[in-house]
Amino acid sequence: MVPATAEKPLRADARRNREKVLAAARAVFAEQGVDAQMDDVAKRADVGVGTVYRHFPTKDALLNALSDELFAVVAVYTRNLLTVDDPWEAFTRAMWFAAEKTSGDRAFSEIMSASSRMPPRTCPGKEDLDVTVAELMDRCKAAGKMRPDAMVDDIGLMMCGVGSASQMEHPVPEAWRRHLAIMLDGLRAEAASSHLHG
Amino acid sequence: MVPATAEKPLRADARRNREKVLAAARAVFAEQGVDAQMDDVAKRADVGVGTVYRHFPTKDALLNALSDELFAVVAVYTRNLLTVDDPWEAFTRAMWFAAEKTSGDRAFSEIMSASSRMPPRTCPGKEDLDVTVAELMDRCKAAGKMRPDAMVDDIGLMMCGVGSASQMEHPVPEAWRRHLAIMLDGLRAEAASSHLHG
Amino acid sequence: MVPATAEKPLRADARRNREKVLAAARAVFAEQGVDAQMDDVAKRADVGVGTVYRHFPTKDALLNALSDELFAVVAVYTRNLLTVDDPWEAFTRAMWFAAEKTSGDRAFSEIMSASSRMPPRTCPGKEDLDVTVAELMDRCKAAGKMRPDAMVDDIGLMMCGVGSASQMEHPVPEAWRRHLAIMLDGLRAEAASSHLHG
Amino acid sequence: MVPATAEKPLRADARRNREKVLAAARAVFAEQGVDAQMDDVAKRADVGVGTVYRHFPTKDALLNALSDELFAVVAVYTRNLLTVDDPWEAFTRAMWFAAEKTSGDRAFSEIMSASSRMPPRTCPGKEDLDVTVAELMDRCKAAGKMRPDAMVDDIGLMMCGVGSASQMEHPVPEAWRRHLAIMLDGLRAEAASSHLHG
DNA sequence: TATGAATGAGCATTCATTCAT
DNA sequence: GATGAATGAATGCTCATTCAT
Repeated sequence: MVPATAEKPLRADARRNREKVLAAARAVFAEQGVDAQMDDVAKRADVGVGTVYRHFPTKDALLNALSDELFAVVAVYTRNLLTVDDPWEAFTRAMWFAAEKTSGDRAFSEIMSASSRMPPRTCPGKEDLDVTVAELMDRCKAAGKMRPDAMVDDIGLMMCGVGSASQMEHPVPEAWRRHLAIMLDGLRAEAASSHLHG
Repeated sequence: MVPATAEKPLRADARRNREKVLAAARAVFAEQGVDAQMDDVAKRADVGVGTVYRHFPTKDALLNALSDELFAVVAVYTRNLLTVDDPWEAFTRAMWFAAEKTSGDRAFSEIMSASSRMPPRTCPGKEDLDVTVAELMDRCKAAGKMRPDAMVDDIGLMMCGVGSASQMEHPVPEAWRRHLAIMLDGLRAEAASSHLHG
Repeated sequence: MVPATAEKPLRADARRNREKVLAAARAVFAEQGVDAQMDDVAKRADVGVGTVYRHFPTKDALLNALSDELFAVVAVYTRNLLTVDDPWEAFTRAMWFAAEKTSGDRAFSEIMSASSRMPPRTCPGKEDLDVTVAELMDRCKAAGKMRPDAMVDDIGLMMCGVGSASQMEHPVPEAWRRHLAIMLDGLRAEAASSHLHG
Repeated sequence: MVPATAEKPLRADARRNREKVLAAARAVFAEQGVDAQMDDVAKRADVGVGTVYRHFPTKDALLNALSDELFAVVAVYTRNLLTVDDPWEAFTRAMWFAAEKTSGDRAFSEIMSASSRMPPRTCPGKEDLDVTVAELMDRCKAAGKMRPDAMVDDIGLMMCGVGSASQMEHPVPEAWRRHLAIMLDGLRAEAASSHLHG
């Protein structure tokens, strides 16, 4: 009996192809941004374009799968941080992990920035991540480590910003680390010089 | 006495059209990003495409003119802030002004993010701005208001990040203000929890 | 009393402009062929495009004026050759003159080749030239110097061919001279190895 | 045994389409010259433009393919003439064949005339043809049938001239035959009235 | 009348998506 | 299912011609 998931299980080779396509897409879109071509994804995956389209009906679907996957990975990692005692350490480790995954991925921040122009899309990883991050933030606030006016949604902004900025030229390599460090310092309870807008 | 610039003055109507094109381009690219079409710019400016191309030989040239202009505006505003006594106030007012101009401009952060993939382009406004911002930062540091490890280039990152993030959905309107406020707090001398990377 | 030509006499400066435009067009089209741009003609003539269009309502009209002029020059030169005693010498001198004018003029043979696709156009110079050349050829034939089956129209072909071929690469500079020499030899009475087709 | 060419063999339908495109391009460019549009080629071939571009990446590439093909056809035909005993007959049959292929092809002579303005392009057919024609010419000269000062390159000039001139109006249909006949007569040993220039 | 800015149809080329093999 | 050839709407840019200054 097959597992009762909605999706029918793929044949072994089909699943393999799906993974090859995803991996290729990850690489290609990370390098070239959302304007990369489907043909290039196919070439990188060493399959025909038709195969790409068999697994992902449109380019948007593929892009979405990619960001879903990224959210899922970060969500899992972050969920595990719930076991870390020090709330601030747990929170920052989540941020560094997310930023590490995001920086250098040209497509990801492009997609995030475009989110306000897209029909809103549910993505389990994102939802899960938001819940977990909210929990981590609450713990930080409770411990007096984080400014109480910070919101989960602010984190999305920050990560989007880091991703986008990581594409810029900067004399220091991996300068996104500086960017993130500054923002994390700005989130500390002691840092709050006034109440956040809105 | 008029400044002896190299460019010959445009005919009155030509200058008017040039302004119309610039304004239209500003609006169209801000709304739709760099992928907006030249035809749309022309339509918005209520001129033929040919007119757009007469003033700006390529789409890139138009985009460059737009960002040059933005830099110039910010540079002028910022330069005037050198007369403000309180260095931190001067610096933050510059940042709020820049972010105000940048947020909501889809194309601008797209261009900035792409800067590492473009042939580097001199832009007087940017250079001037960098000099002025460096000066403002030095004053802040000298007054013990800003973390000493902050660099001018970090500001570019931050502004790019704000611009890009300002496109995201957020329950609070103009949430970029929250984003910026957090970053400015992170730049304060007291905020520095460790030395910045690199 | 003004001469009773159809055209109203141009004001002195207008005539001067017309000449400037013609000279510029001659140079530009000779160099770049019929695809050269009207703007380039205007720039070379140091007038605005509008002025070019005032004198020649369309690009085709300008091109036609150019070829008319060429025909006229050649026609005049050729007509003067009617006084030369030796018919073959008269004929060949006409050919060399025409080829000299034609070779190196990219546009001219392009126009000639296109003649079958254009509405036929009367051109006094061409008609005059044809008459004179026919006369020169008849004399040659009467003197037994030219093959009797040669026709005036063949000469047009030959000149067009020379002009076109003169644009090709060839190890010998001005190789069109070789081309023409061969053709002239082929026109001699002794050369005819069989009767020409048609 | 199939020849081991570098290109992987095309799928049957792709090859068929490639041929359709080439045939259509041949017709369209022959009729309308190099300024004919890619869309018209596609329409004539009854395929989408994309298909034309799949097989030929640019218009120039298509044009080149066309002239390469023409050279190849003529080269093969000419090479076979090496077995003909009478050298003059062999040579003239080659010329008539080449002119037959060339005349009426508007694009071909346009391309040839433009050759001095193009980056020189190797074309196996052309090189092969030149070698064979040189051989045929040498035999003619050795047999005292051709003027010794004729060069292979002169033949290119002549063919270009024939092609170009064949587009002109002329009372006799296929008047290029007259043009060619005259030139061939001019190449005969007996015709040489003086040494060719250069 | 001269100027050159404005116009916009026209054209080469690209790329997401479809579909015959 | 996989393949990659075919499709054609979309897009940046050109240039003959017009017309406001």
